[in-house]
Amino acid sequence: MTPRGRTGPRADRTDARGDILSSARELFSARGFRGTTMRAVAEGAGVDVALVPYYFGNKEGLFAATLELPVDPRAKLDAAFAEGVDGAGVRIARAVVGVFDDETVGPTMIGLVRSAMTDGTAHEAVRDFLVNVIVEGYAIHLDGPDARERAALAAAQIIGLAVARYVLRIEPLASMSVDEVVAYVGPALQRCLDGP
Amino acid sequence: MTPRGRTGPRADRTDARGDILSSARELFSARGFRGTTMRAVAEGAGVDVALVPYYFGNKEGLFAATLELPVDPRAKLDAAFAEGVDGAGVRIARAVVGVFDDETVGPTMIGLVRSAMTDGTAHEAVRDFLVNVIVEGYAIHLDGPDARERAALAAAQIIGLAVARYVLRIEPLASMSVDEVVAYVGPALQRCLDGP
DNA sequence: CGTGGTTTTCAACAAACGTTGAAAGGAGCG
DNA sequence: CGCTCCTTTCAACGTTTGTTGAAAACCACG
Repeated sequence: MTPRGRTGPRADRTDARGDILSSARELFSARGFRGTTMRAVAEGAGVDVALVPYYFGNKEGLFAATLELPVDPRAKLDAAFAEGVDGAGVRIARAVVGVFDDETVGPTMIGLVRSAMTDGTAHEAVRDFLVNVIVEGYAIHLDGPDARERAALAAAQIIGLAVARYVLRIEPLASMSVDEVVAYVGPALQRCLDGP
Repeated sequence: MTPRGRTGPRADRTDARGDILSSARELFSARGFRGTTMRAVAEGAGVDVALVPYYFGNKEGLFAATLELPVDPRAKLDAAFAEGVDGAGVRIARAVVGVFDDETVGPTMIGLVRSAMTDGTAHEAVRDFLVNVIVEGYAIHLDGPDARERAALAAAQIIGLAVARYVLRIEPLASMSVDEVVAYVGPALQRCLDGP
């Protein structure tokens, strides 16, 4: 019948699945769930559109595969509190900035934050994650009757930092060095943890 | 030819344009720009789809009309600083929470925050607005060589509060009363403004 | 009563979307 | 070689999207 183009395995690329995942991470991070099309993901990976549902089932499966966290936030949080509450603010700030500034896992984290605002399904998932993991992770290391409230306040401050510096890129916050950001955010965070 | 339904002006609704705008505000706030369809907006307003581009040109025009701020944030900011820097944190916190908790202008503000995360025209517009109006508005009331840095930090804290309480609805922050939120956020904000 | 302007609906458009089925190329094994 | 399995592409599908053009109803003015 009509002649086909070259199908079958190709020698110039060994990991099509990984390439699709990378392209999807980048696009979901930049345009959110609904703003990202499977065709754009495929084009970014240099493959045909049909290969995307072949590997990931459907668009939601691709999104879920993208959102698998490349770091364990709970472990980082416990490590920051391991040396005591004093100075935990600075250590948490450094851990957060380190993760978001990292060029391999950073885009995924930014995409997670961004998609938490726009998408419906990711909305609940990210909220539950933040409430059960982060806020609780803060609260168990704090004392006082309002530990949860102060933990939520600290979480809000982290969220504000992530949104302002990495999503909205508000100056001069976006152009500061890692050390500068830690120097500003760390003490502010510490005061949230300590309370009045 | 084929019989038409009832066209022309209708007696049961006097302000179709305003109804479309309300429906659009609600949907843009809940689902973002790309997640909102003109058909859903029209259905929410009880109008035919074609009436939306008739009044607003296209989808972007509708979005722009939606984003026209119902409050003047610069005036509120100056008012909070009018009685001096001392206690400005609490007054700013009360003003922000008051606006976002208001049932008429609150959804618009939430929609603005949410749409600031999605890429496109709204992204740049909201970022420029935050940088030029809010951060500058903070900075001119502060002293010291790092006034802009501290202002950006305060802005990040406001953003974190808005995202955590109103978009992600993180507990226990989302269920707190206005006074409780002000009592927690106000002092934290004040420490950002004062510096070390 | 006619005439023009504004508002509203219907119907249809081209484009883009996610998804599917079938075909074809390569690798491994008998 | 023949058979089978995995990978990749093509082509098409049924929807949904934003947008447009024409027709119909109401209103105001002559």
